[in-house]
This record gives sequence, structure tokens and C-alpha cells, in this order.
Amino acid sequence: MDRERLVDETLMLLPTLMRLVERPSPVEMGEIARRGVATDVQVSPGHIQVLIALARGPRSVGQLAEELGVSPPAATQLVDKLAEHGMVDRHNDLVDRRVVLVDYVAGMREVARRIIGDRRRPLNEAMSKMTDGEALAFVKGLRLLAKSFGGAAGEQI
Amino acid sequence: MDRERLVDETLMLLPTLMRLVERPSPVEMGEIARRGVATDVQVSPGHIQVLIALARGPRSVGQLAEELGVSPPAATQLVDKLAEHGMVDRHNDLVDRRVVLVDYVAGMREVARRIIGDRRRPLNEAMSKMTDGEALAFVKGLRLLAKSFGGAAGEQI
DNA sequence: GTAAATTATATAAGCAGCTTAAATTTGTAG
DNA sequence: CTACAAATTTAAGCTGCTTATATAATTTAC
Repeated sequence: MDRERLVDETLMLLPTLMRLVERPSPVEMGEIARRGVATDVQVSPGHIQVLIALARGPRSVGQLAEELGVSPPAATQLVDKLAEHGMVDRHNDLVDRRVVLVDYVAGMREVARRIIGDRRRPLNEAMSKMTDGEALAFVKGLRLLAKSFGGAAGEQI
Repeated sequence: MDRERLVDETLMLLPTLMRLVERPSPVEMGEIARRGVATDVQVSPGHIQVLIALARGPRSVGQLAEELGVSPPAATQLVDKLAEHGMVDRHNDLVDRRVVLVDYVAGMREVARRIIGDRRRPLNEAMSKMTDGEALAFVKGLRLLAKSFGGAAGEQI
């Protein structure tokens, strides 16, 4: 088969897709639940990643950085913004007080589910046009790509 | 099948992959051919896209912007840098002198092929671990995603 | 044939998300 | 208890995009 062609098409598609995915979308966050005020906040893919990661339990800043494949300062920033808008909280690990544990603010788990759901929509739409086999192959491809582009970022799930 | 899980994994994988793909890699450009000096230049995915697009013939700045899914000023910038390093040239369209046509500098087609080849390597590696069907499904997935994320960016090839 | 609107590109200003380097706080080992 | 290591944060800076504005060339209308 003509792999060359597929590789070239991927080289063209990937950056374009990146730009589309990167574009943050405004979402209503925790404030609405706390104050009854609807505030639209720009949420980036990185923020979504944090929200998804936290759905599986609290994480330290360092763990988040590793799961997302970003530097610790970047993780700090992501958490900063989510905390600012009342989605997550920091508290010190009781065992090792250097560690900052991040978790949803009480009651924000549901809000997070909704926010993630919003973000899922275009993906669901795209995947609805694939067969089961194609969807699996697609995700497998993403994993392989992430790995061969240098990240050990395939094992989060 | 459990699509939900696949969608979530994709939401986690995509941004991480983006960060990996985005990282520009230093490449030797046109200068080496002209002056015999090896200069390492930071090449971003966008620059690679331009080089690939030009492999199929000269393009106007506007056409490049459209193919890449970026704004015209962004295309101008990409061309600026490639021109600065002796890879591409601008010349006015003889018919419509508002239009700026971009093309390889004479002899740079080969250099471009090498640069693109460098960039192809991790992709080839990843695709070598897929069956033909999987590779096809993967690219189809990218196309679908690009489309449903809002871009009409699937038709370039 | 010229004034006004449109189109293609470029310039300017600004922002978001990352990076590395340095600072701060806490823990660990001898 | 002193010195080194680790987790996080702060600070500074870069890149690649965006929108708004400017400039030049073309088209349209009359």
C-alpha cells in the first residue's frame, strides 16, 4: 500500500487538527454553582485533561504534569486557573507536606462531567462515522504516534 | 463497544500528542546549499506544511493560509521565515499583482524533501506498527476529526 | 474615466500556553 | 545539624497564533 501518501497526508492533517483542537472554548464553571452567576471561562484542552485525570481521583501537581506530558510549572498554571474558577482545590498531603494534592471542589464533579461532555461532542460526532474497528485503530494510531514522537504518554488510561 | 472509553482516551491523548508534535525541531536549511554554512533553524509543523504544499506547485499566500487553516497573517509569517533562510521565494503574480506567489528557491526542492523526510521518520515508525487497514482507519479518523472540529481541512490531498 | 468598494498581503499589537532558571519549602541521610 | 534532594511556585521569555489596521492593486458603478 502507499504508506508514503498516508504519511504525507498525516503531516498535513496533524498540525491543522492541532490548531482546531487547541482553540479553547468558553464554558461555564464552578462559579455558576457557587454564586448563581453564569461566567464563561476559556477552557483549553489542557484544562480538560486535568478534569479527566481528576475524575479518577486526586492527583499531585507533579503527577498531573507527568500524565499530561508537561513541565511542573505548566501543571501549576493549569491548576491555578481551575482553582481560580472554583473547580478544584489544593490541600497539602498529610504525609509529605511538599506535595500539593489537587481534587475537585465538593460538588464540582458533576460540573466537570458536563464540561468534559461538551468537549466530547465533536469527538463523538467523528467517531460515530467510524466502525468499531476503525475507532479502535484510530486510537491505537494516536497511542503509537504519541509514543514514537517521544512521549511515554500512552499509558494514562 | 465502549466508545465512551475511546473518546475519553482520545481527549487525553490528543493534547499530549499536540504538544509533542508542536515541538519544533532544528533543521539545516537553504543556507547550507548557498553558503556552505550549516545553520540549524527551528522548523515548526506549520513550516513543514508549507514545504509539503509547495511540493505540489507554487501557491499564493492566501492559498497557503487556506490549506493550512490559518489566518493570512500567519501564512505571511511562515513564508517570511522560510524565505529568510533561503528556502522559498516570493514573486508577484503577473496577472494579478496583488497576489504574491510563493515557490521553492531554485535547487531547494531537494533540501525540502530531506527536511520533510526528517519529519516523516517518527510517523513512519508509528505506521510501521499498524496493518494497512489500521493505517487507513487512522488517517480516516484524523480527517473526520478535523472536519467535525470545524475545519474543512480534509481536502488538501 | 474616475470615485468607491473589494481583495490580497503585510504590519502591528496582543494573548495563551508552553519552556527553562531561580526561589521556597519540606524531607532525607550521614 | 548540616548538606543535599525533591515538590511546587514564581519569574522571565519565546513561539505561534489571533484581530485590527494599513497599503497596494483590482474591480465595479456610474
